[in-house]
Amino acid sequence: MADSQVEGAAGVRVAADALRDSLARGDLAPGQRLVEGDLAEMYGVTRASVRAALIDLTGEGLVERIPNRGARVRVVAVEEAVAITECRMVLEGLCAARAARAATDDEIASLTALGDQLGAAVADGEPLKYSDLNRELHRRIRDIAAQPVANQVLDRLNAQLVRHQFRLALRPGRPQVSLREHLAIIAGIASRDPEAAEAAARAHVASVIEALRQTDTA
Amino acid sequence: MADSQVEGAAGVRVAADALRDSLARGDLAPGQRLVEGDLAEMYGVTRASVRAALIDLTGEGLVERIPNRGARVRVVAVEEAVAITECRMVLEGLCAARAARAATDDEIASLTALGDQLGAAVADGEPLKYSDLNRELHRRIRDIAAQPVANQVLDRLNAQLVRHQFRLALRPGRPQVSLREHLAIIAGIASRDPEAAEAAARAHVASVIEALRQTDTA
DNA sequence: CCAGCAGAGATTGTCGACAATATCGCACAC
DNA sequence: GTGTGCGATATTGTCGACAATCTCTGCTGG
Repeated sequence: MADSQVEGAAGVRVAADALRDSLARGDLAPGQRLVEGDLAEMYGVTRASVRAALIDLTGEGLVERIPNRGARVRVVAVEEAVAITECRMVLEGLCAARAARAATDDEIASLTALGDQLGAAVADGEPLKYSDLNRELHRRIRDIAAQPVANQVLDRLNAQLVRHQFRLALRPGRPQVSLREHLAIIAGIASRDPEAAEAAARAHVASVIEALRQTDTA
Repeated sequence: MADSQVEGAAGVRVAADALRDSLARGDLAPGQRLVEGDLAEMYGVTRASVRAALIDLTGEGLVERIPNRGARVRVVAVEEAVAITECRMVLEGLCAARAARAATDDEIASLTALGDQLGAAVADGEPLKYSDLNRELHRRIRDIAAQPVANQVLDRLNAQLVRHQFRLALRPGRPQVSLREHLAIIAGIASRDPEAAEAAARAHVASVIEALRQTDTA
């Protein structure tokens, strides 16, 4: 979505990318005020550029803008994170089903290999590597599904969850549960069974919702 | 999403609302160029306001903006309309399932009454009234589902489909098919059967996809 | 006759300054 | 001591002008 190759300054792009990065990395605390003037000086662009970038990010649901009162980092309550993940559930289900229909032999082989790597990462107790492979798997499935609209919506939704995903990643025992679910999704796609793939994907995200709810009290 | 109560001028709001209206009513042809200066003069606001509004609408997927080359009304090909509707399918399914869980007796009675009205509209051959009731039904279900994220995403997706929905509404024989599907959704919710409601909602939107594909050649 | 190039016009991107609005602290009245 | 109104400050919204970029037209050369 965000074009990458930039040669000229393109103030608004600089500001938007910098902000997006800061948000994705969690450098900015949720609820923190985003003062146009400060950001402009910080990133070396004009206020107009920062302004445009903020409007842009507001559209992506990353920042909240109140008229005449400025912008702040949008804070997503656990409750809303659950709602977002519910939507992810059905959309990832859609992608899994489509992937089961569209996958080539090569792609299935690649997914299966990825599943093996996932298993190895869990066995070796490498949660960080597992997390990376996890993302890779989801991305791969969505690529195979070739559903640009669903992909775009999922990107938007995921971007709003960075903070919660972070908290989720370090829950002990989670990888073991997650692994089984992931393998089920891969199996569904590999056997070209759209309904099984969709059901597995939904079951997986449903378990994420359950875990999310538990972080509420934890 | 768009705040409604406005008293002052608030240039950007004026511009954004005016543009949104024009797009929703189909006054602007798809692909038409949107020149900032012209729009500014047309709506009596400054170019900066128009600019902000255009960035806003770009985020909503209504306008396409190419750096240094300006904005134009986004044209959604039938192919993309199908992709959008696929996403609608699973999201409306989610809402229907949630509605089946959450509906109160009063809400079910209200839905049933709406179903009767729909049947009457078809029997009387009033496609316009049917279309209105149709929208009302979908809105009502989403209200009951109380899933703000899904609602927001659906609003965005629907806004991108105005042109295609228009073409779809006047297909002869469509109301008869559509009515049965709608009644099935209502029945699923009324019997508080989430799976039936979801299946019915998905079947309904799936038939919309089918109809959409046929307009491609028609 | 067609390809390539240069210039003019149009349009977007950027900038700095000004106006409008909200927030906060303080004095004052009760 | 508490609540209310006023003024100072900070921040956003708006404006007009300038710079950068793109598009289109017409000309030149092969």
